[in-house]
Amino acid sequence: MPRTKEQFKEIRERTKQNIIDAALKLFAQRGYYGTSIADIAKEAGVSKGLAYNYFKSKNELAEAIFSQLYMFFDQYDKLFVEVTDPYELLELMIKGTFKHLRENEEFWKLYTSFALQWEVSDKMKILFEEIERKYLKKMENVFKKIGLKNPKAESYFLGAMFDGISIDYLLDKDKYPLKSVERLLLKKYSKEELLK
Amino acid sequence: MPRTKEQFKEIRERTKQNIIDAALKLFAQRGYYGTSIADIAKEAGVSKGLAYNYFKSKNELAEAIFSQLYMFFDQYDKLFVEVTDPYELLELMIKGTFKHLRENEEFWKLYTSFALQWEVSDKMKILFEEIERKYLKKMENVFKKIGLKNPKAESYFLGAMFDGISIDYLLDKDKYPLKSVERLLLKKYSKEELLK
Amino acid sequence: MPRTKEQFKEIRERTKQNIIDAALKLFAQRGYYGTSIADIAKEAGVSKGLAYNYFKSKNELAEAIFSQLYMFFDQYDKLFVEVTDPYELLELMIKGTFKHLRENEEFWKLYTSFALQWEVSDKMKILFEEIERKYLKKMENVFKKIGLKNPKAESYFLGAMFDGISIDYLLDKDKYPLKSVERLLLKKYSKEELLK
Amino acid sequence: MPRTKEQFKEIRERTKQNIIDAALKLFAQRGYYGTSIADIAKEAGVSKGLAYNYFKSKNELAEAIFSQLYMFFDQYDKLFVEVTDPYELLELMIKGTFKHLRENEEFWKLYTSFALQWEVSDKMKILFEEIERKYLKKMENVFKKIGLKNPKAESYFLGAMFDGISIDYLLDKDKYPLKSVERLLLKKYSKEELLK
DNA sequence: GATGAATGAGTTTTCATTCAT
DNA sequence: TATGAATGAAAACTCATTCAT
Repeated sequence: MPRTKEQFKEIRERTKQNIIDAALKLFAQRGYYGTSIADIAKEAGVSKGLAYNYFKSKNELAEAIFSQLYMFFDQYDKLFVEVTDPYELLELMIKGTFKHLRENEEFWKLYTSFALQWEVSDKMKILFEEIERKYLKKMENVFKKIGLKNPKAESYFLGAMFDGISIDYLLDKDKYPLKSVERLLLKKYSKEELLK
Repeated sequence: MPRTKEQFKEIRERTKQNIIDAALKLFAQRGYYGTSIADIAKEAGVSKGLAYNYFKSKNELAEAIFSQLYMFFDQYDKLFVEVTDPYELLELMIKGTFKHLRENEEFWKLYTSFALQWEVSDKMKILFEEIERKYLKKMENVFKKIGLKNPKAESYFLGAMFDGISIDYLLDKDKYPLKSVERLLLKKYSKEELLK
Repeated sequence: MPRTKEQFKEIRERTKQNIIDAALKLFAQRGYYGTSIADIAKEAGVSKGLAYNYFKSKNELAEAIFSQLYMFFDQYDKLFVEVTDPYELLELMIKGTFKHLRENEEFWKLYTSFALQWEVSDKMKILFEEIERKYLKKMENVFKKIGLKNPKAESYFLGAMFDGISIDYLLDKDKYPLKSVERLLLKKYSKEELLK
Repeated sequence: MPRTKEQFKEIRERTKQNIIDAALKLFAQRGYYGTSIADIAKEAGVSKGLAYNYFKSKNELAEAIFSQLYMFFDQYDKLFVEVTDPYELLELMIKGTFKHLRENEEFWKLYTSFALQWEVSDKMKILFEEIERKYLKKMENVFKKIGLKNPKAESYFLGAMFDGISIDYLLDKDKYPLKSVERLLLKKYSKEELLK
């Protein structure tokens, strides 16, 4: 009995995701340039040829991964829609970011590494800037609502905070006092503190 | 008649620095992997062979550059050695960092890119961690003097701040409101604010 | 439809042997250092890249060849097992060695050249010593059986004989009186002579 | 006071020998291809440029060394010119060869290695063959005098003996029973044995 | 769709040799 | 004469990508 179209499609999807997962893992571990297509294919349990069947080039594979990383941020959008209290929103964002950072180290390692390796792909750079811009804008609105003096600078400020903490943490996970930094951040962005 | 030892030494030093400068520029522009020794040699106006006369490998060249970057921090250190007032010290550090960031974009771009490309060299990773540790310690002492509740977390916090701002700025220099972020940071770490 | 595992294996083996043969020929002709991977690839009718697909380095290729040469000696083992009469054994060994020398000049040229170029590979040196040791031991036993005074020295003696003759012959094949040297050797190691 | 011509000449000779000695040592240790001109110059305590002042190329330097090795055989020759008794001559030659082998390992190592690395220089090959021929001739005469059946084959035989023993000894000096092999050889070529 | 052999352009690296001083 | 910086050509090696099956 031949497989139905659906089945074929599903197999394709699974294999593709397989390759992406393998690539994500290895890129995060050894960096983009330190990982060969052969490595990825082996890790994914497919042939090199098949990998090229799904992705036109190594670069395109990286972009596909980045797009997936990119999609992660969509969940934040919901937050911004559903939560109206700016203080609560801030708290949720901070907690959410730290939680995700802790639970998806590989994701973040790759994300920051891609963001910094601007020479890999212009497309990524653009996506990255888009994310930044979008969230900076939203946070700016939050700070405006709260009534801070310089909401734009404040948003860049909090963004830098997140980026800096992620990077520092990922560079030396064992020694980083992530918990107490999180607590401090929550305190600094708590209602009481902000209203002082 | 051969040149004197001094003359040879001078030639060596000039040429070496020449190559380092070329490499720094190109690495910052195109990344470590995106830059070949041939590119560097051409930029420096020397032959490929000569580059290898000075650096045993591409990797060692990168490490030499990183060591120079590293040395900057040592000198930076000394600037503040006589300042005892913690508030003043904080102000100087913040201003100094922003000033340097603005004036040495290439330097910072490379520094962060190396720091993130941990697969290039273990040696760099170690140096990088050393720098971080030193600065964190110094900042922790400042915050202790000031009497903040959690000086350690505060130091990691400010460190992340610096790292995050640098990165975000370097990723999109034209749009980044560096000046107003600097002002905000100075305000947040001013005596009045800290004593609240 | 992809080839079967068997097909791939066969292709691999054929190509590998192809490369080994080309390398053996060129190494014997021009020496290890006088032969480049490009030369070998061209001789084998494959690309440089493919050579590296089969052998991690030029050195490893040389070792693979040496291992194959090394296997040649296994045939002698049979001789030692099957032939019990020591005089007959000696005769067979001498005849066998001369025959092989005549018929596989390339093999021996390479073998001796590798044995002497100890700087190429420690692994080869070890293999070479292993061969020597093994046969010296076996010959020692033969001479013991015959009842010679100093079987150990006699075995080193005959070994040196073989090595010396091979080398001298290979250095100047046209002029070397290989046939009459063989006859003389056979006579010296004949029953009558040994029993005198 | 300027140096006299004689002095200059002497300095030149000394420096040249210096370089030759350094090269001989390193070639013997690491092989011809494993030794760079830079290595040799450093070992000799001169500059690379100066080495080229004395030898037009690396190859020519090797040939100069080989010529010196070659000259040794000439002098060796003269030692026996007055000995007319063939049995005594044989004994002296054997003893002399073993003595020299023991006392000048480096010399022999290089000599055999050069002899085998025929790709380095045709000139060396010619010299080498000349040496061989001469010795073979001399030994042939000795065996003729003694009245052996096949003096030519006997001479090639003893020549192979010497070559084989040297090589085997040099490949594994520590384990080689050089002394007892020498004794055996002396016995085999003693008057009593030869007259049997 | 699937495989992995094969390619080739590009990269790092080496080193004998030259040359300005 | 003497130096060692500088060259350049050739070598080893890598790997993304293609292709026959």
